[in-house]
Amino acid sequence: MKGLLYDEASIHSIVKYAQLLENKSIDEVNQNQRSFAGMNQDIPKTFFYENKNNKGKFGNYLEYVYFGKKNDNKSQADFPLANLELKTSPLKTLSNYEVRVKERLVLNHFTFTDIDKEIFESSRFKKKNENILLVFYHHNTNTHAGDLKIELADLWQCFKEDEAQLRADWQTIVNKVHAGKAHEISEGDTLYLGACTKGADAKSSMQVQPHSSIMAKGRALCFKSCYINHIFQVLLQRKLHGRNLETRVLSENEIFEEKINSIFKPYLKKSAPEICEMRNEKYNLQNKSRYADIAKHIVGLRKSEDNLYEFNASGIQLKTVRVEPDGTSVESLSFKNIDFCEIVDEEWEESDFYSAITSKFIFVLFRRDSKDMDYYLDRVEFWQIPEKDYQIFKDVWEDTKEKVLRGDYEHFIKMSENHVSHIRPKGKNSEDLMYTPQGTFEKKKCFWINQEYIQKNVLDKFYRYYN
DNA sequence: GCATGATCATGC
DNA sequence: GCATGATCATGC
Repeated sequence: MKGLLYDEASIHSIVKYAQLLENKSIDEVNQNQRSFAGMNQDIPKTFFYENKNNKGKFGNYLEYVYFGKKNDNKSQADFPLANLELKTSPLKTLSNYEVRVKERLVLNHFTFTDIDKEIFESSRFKKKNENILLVFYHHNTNTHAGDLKIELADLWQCFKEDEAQLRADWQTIVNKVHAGKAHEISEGDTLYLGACTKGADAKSSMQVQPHSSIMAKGRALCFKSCYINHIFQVLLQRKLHGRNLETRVLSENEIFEEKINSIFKPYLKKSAPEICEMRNEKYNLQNKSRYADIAKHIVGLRKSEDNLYEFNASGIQLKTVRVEPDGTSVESLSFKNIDFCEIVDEEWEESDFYSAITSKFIFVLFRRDSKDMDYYLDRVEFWQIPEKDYQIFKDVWEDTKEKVLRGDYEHFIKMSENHVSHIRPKGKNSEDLMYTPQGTFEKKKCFWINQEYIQKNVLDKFYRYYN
């Protein structure tokens, strides 16, 4: 057998070989290789039968045809001699031509019994994912795997970049198992690393857990969609600009929550106008997002939220709420506008709204003690939506998608229809329109979380203990 | 009084 | 010009 076209024991060599694929397809590059030494020539027919449901199609083809590997058991690294793991990640292009990672990156499955006994430093997760060769390709269900265009191939050493947060996330997941709460694990518990459910049928994937008799959904560790998308953006920036364009909030070993709390500390109990005076910023009563702007500026989000590493990597949602003297709030919580053309092609778990509700929230609570006083910065609280409520958000999203597909823009779910989420306009004015798949224009709208839901799940915890 | 629809400043 | 993160206004 002739030698491979790369050195199996060298990360550098394997990555270089993978990078020949950039801006090309696998078949294009293979045709141009003068020698095809050591590669698998006898490509199994299954690679050529297009199967829309075969998510691993591209990955298998890449491994077998381009790297010349058998698709054998997955317990060891894909390139064991180099301790390198190969992962493929599909991209999608949004209607504004922005390229984004399509979905979360699933890493290893785990059982609660096994992970219960692990410690982070020697965990399977840590060992297996130290060096990941990421191959980002443009997803297209109707195209043969060998013809899909590769955008970027590069090495991601997640523990060199983000060890502290990944350790904290891993520990959060494992702590729930220790506490006999594996059935309460939620993707929103963590920032970068997530524990996602796997298997189309939740019932068949139910598992035992070591510290409780309650069965829990089987889980796999994953890079949450915001994190894998962020990795793609960072690698792309480094390739195009040779450096990072984002600023990190955290220095080594700092914990996100603690850091955020300490950033806000000097402003606690100060009124909004006082904070603006302290910071030498203007306080404009006409500005409807004046409290949000204060919070944004304090954490350093000056531009359009794209300048801070940890915020992009986690998709964390910074939200301000005004709390009245009786501990209630008035308004619901809005999210990004719905792109009507986008939503009809999306799956729930790949949507912006899913990403938002499975990310953590930082609630910056401004309170006033009487109706004629200014609001002051009272508390900063981290929170996430419990997984038991995901279903209703999904129902609202699916209902909206279905109505957009039908061209019905008049009967989206209203606040009175459930206790959790609704659709409402959000534009400059009623003439502010958005293009639709039907080729018409409709008023801009977005998903909202009901005031009542925020009241019960967030505010009542801090302001209405006795109710 | 509350649900729903309308609208505002800001920062790119 | 447009997206964002909200708050305001009104009508039942």
